[in-house]
Amino acid sequence: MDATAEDVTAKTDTVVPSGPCARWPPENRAIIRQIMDRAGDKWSALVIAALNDGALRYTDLLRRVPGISQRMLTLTLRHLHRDGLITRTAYAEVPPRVEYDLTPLGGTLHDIVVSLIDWAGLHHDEISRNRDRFDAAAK
Amino acid sequence: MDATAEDVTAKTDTVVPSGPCARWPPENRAIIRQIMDRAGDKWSALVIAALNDGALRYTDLLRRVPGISQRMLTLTLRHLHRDGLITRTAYAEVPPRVEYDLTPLGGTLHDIVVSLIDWAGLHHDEISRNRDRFDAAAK
DNA sequence: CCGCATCCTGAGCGATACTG
DNA sequence: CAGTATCGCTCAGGATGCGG
Repeated sequence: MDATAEDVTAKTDTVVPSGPCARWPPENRAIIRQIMDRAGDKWSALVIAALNDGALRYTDLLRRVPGISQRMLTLTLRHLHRDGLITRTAYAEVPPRVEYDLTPLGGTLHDIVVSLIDWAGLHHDEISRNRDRFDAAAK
Repeated sequence: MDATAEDVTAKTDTVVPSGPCARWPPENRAIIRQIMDRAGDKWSALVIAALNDGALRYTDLLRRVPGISQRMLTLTLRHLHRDGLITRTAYAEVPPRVEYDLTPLGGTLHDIVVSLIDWAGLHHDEISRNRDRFDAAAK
């Protein structure tokens, strides 16, 4: 991952006169790209959104995020933990118990992610109609 | 794509007692998933963000979204157009000219996407530190 | 109960070359 | 200028089984 990050930095060092990325210097573009990819990847948003009412255990998350596999939940949690967006607390009990919760930083992302999910829920019917109309017109 | 969508619908038809997706009936989950994937895919957010100050031509977008390839710009624009998030206007001139702009619906997503990009820009340094700390502690 | 390791498939994406 | 067509690859992500 580190090697690719450096490559990206080298490649995106082109002149960008304007646009949404022009606000930041070139060396930050790769990092912002990475964060965008992380925030927008298939599961992070839903996991963050699932933590809106307090800490949850691994198995609870597995249930509350429909369709996620064990593997992807584990990976997503580790990434979010690494970025400091969630905390991981393991209790030395039998059976073992691990709880995940949002950090303050994760909470700020949480709000944005929830608004995105709400947006999808609000407009999915309109978008479906648009798609049908587009596909019909394409024929 | 259609076949997989139906499969997903069938598979996600399980009971989800709570969580961020519980607000909507099961048959909408697949559609919301698709919209989330679209909104969070590698380029859509940046293309939408690039359209903040009015219509842009194909080549302008190619310049303003650093790193995007012709192929991915074409595909992204077509998807966004199909979903009714952007308009496509072709002028019968020589040389040809095509302009893309946000629809009102796209504008509502634009605001969310911009806040996400701003979030990434605001917190990238903090996240980088978190990653370094995490990686150091892992050793 | 929690979660890591392995294998495997295919969608996503980039590079390149070509058209109207 | 604004795309389309094709090739090739990387890697996300699902399935399964094992280990603490």
